[in-house]
Amino acid sequence: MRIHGTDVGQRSETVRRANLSAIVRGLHEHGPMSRSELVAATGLTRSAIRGLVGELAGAGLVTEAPAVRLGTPGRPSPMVRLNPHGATVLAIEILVDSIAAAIVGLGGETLAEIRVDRPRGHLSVDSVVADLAGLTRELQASVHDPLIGIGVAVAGVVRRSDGLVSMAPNLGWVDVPLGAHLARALGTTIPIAVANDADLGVLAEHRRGAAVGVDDVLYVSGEVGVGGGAITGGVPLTGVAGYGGEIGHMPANPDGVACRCGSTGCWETEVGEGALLTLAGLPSDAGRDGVEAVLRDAEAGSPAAVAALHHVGRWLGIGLAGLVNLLNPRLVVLGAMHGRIYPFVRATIEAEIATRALPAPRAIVRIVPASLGADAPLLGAAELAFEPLLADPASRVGARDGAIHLATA
Amino acid sequence: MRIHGTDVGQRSETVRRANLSAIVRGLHEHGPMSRSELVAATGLTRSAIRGLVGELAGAGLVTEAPAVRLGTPGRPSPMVRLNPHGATVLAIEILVDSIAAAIVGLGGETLAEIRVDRPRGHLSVDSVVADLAGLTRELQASVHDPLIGIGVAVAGVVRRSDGLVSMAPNLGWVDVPLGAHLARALGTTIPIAVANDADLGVLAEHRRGAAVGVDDVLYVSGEVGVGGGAITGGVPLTGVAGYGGEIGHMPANPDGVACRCGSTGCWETEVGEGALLTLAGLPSDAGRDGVEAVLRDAEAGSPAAVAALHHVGRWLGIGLAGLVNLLNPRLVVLGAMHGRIYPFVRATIEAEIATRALPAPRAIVRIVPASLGADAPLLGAAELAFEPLLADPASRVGARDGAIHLATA
DNA sequence: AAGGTTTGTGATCCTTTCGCCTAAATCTGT
DNA sequence: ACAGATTTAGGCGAAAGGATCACAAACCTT
Repeated sequence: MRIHGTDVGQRSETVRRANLSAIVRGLHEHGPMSRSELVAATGLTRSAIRGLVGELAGAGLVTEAPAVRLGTPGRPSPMVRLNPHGATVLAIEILVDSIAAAIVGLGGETLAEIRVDRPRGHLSVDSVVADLAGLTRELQASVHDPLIGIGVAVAGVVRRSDGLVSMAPNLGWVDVPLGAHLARALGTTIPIAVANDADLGVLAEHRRGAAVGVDDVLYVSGEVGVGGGAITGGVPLTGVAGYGGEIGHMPANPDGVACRCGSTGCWETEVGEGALLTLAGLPSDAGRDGVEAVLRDAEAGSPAAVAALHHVGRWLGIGLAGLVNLLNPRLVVLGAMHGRIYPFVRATIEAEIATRALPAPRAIVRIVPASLGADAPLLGAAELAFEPLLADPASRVGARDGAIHLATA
Repeated sequence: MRIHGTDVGQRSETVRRANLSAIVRGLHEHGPMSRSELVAATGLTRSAIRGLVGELAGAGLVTEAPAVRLGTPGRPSPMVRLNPHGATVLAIEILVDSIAAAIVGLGGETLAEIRVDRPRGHLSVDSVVADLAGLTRELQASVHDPLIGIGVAVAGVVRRSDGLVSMAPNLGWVDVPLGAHLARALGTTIPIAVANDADLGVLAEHRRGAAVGVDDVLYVSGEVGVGGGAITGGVPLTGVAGYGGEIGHMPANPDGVACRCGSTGCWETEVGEGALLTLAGLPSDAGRDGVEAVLRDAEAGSPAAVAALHHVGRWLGIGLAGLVNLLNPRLVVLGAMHGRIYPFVRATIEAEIATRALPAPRAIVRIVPASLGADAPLLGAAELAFEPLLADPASRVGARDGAIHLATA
């Protein structure tokens, strides 16, 4: 029998691990801090902080700037900052119309990034993986820091344990073992974590964007499909296998149209890009430019464009009302297309929520557009890849100079 | 600046706290264990377990039975069990047609319980609170163990921080400070935690019922209204204020009928008790007896009853499909009326889920009826009240003989 | 230049668990 | 029945880690 919980069998070593984690995570999320600020933030003593920071510095994960005079009395405290070159991750994003790769340093600094637009349509897994391997080689030519993990954002339903893409309707993928494919193409044994793009988008907005400091966040991102991610109590809502957050395929309109997923009346069919474009009289694959056209037409007074926006806004409000009732978030972040159209549909959304959400959660929630733009899933992928290090920096401490590189083959 | 996380500023004392918590929580959730089993379960050494268990025994929280011979070689290990009289909680349940109170001992044993049926209808807060105080006095006459907390389950939307019942449509309550009312009526300063009945139902099913060992559970409980609760990653989904889990008021049918909450087409209006009864041709307030009548009629072949069940089953399936896509649970537990009708609507539910849920999460999820019956929220209220002790037994250790009693006034 | 304030440094102490040894209790095989 | 194997309890010293405390250093204010 195994007792089940977060803190089973703690020992003194665990304490050090946890304290190192608190320091590294604090610096990663809040940026550089002085040693005395670390003392205040963690509640540890100066002696303890000194020892822990010293250990991290010895491992190359942090650097200490000599001092900084800031006009207050007392001896100035040296600034501690994470060393972006002490540990890096490779972040990869696979969207319907573009792929991207970046190398991100500890602390969140992007050291190198490449994005390549691709034509929409069903893309073979092999060609995408090959292209990503090419991008990665380019990035690796300019950055030579130790790589500790790889994070992948993909617009599909992903099993976290092994990176199986169960379904990515907009890519035409079914049961693709993406994690294994990438490992082979990159010739590496570095851990690869694959996740849904919206799940990573909310992670990025939570760490670096519009939801910093907010522990209960719902993120809705309308691309070709409609993705969603949630953070509840500060913890990403993944579900048992990582499939969680698929709000685009919640039944919304029983009389609705067929969805790519095989069901009918999914929320995505009412609030997705295709719905907006079709209702506005444009081809459903007009893409981002089409959306911009709809917005211009609406400003110019086009009835079809206004009606299309109203339709999407109304269904957005209906769906959000239910999600607000279910998840009781502090903040709803609208990403991608939904962030773009938000100024145009704000009143419609709010009217529906005022009607359909319960008074109590409704009074708490705020709706804001995303602040990170198209890079959110990419940054989230980096955060995902950093997570093991943040949770246990001790695993790297002592493993000094463990510069791992991808095979150049 | 305060670093934000679960494990900030750990020290040796924290380790002891965590280890005591692991032991008490393990015994509370899994029942009595021998000392050697505790060693295996926690990964701690015998020496450590001896010291920790000894401390708990000294505080009266656990008892050690001399030994137990179990047919295996080796020196037998004494059984460690929680002492139900070492710490107790008062659990209270406020449903639409009944109120109940119980005193539950550490480990989960119910030491005393009273349930009183009440006529349905709008109930004054004062009368309910007065009746509960009476029940509590009765219970306290027979049990005199130290009381460490009070948990309250109420069929409404509850703010966790202070026990404000924002809305309980089926009780006719709006913005009732129930926690404060109860504290006054019981004349106590013991912490009172109030929560939604379905949120506590899933907690109980997770600890003692159909969802033991399952960390991603969705619970749907159809009473007069439709309540819901979820556990994700082992953690109850409360949302930022505790309002989370209100699945009964997710918009389901935009063309639907008016709901008690003020919206229209809420899921509750399609799958609640009222919907089933009305469709079957019975008065909507026929209650549990009415539901039984519908089931009897359906077995006898009544077309109206069969159609009513089919309708509820179909909408149950539609809603569950969306929730499965969103939350990716391992298990869906159907409580109260939904558990009762499950055998009759199982095929209908499964057909809708097969159509509307995404293949990946659908392949994982199982649907089962609840196993605790009507007492689930009451047991959950007890679990809620025990939570502080389970999280930090050290706070009681040393506070020996801190038998706190309610004022008898 | 003197005093106050804050922080770094280092030695020592306290807490908690681990490791090891011996004793005890039980089962198994002869 | 008795010896050996197995498993666990009990107790003592070791190890690890942070807390405490005293002192020195660096800065600001007057």
